[in-house]
Amino acid sequence: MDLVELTKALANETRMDIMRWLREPEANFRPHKDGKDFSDGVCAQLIQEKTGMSQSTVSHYLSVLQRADLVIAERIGKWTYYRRNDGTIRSYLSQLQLIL
Amino acid sequence: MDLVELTKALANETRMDIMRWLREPEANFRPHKDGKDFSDGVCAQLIQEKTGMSQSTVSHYLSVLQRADLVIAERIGKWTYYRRNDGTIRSYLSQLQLIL
DNA sequence: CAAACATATCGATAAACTTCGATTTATCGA
DNA sequence: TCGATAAATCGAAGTTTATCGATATGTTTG
Repeated sequence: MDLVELTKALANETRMDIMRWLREPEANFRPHKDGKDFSDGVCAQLIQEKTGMSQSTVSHYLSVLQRADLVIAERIGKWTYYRRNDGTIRSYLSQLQLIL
Repeated sequence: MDLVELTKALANETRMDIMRWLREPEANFRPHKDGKDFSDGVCAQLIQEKTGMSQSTVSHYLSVLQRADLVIAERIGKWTYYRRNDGTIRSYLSQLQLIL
């Protein structure tokens, strides 16, 4: 994914928020209902709840971030957990520094 | 201008190109017709010529970058010269690093 | 002042994005 | 297997962005 596409994925208040929140799940989300920790990420429901937007919108936003490879999605049982993809993020930031 | 607005200003292939080109005007643009150097920036015409897009589109893009404070525009005679605004760019990059 | 030139603005159309509710798909538990 | 739950996909509306050609504004020069 190229620089501009990644930038487009981040060019939205809610998606930027999600990326920020995922830096520190413990600080930004309530615990999972089943008590599971955040080692695999944060489930879509918690993220949706925090945004206050509709389930379908947030699911769509998460898919945008995932297509951009900015987050990694992992389905476990009926939940899908999302976490940051630090590799992509680092390479995005360094590419951006090269041209900006 | 906040992080997301700046990101939107950059979320376009041509505008990103312009920001990149302006890093090194000597390497990316032919000389000004009147022989003027690039110390005040690059005139709109040279930028338009390089993009290959219409005059109105490029003028509009430059105004987007200017509104975002990513470039500084200076009118001298009938020409408008554009150059990068390093202050905004640096602060944008460091904000982005804080949240990404 | 008029013509020529550089840039900005206007008006329009097409494409993309935002956002929702409804539906579908997948999985779990009784 | 059926009902509940989580997430994804679909279809649609309203908004924003991309892009152009035409026109307007400002500046220089004959």
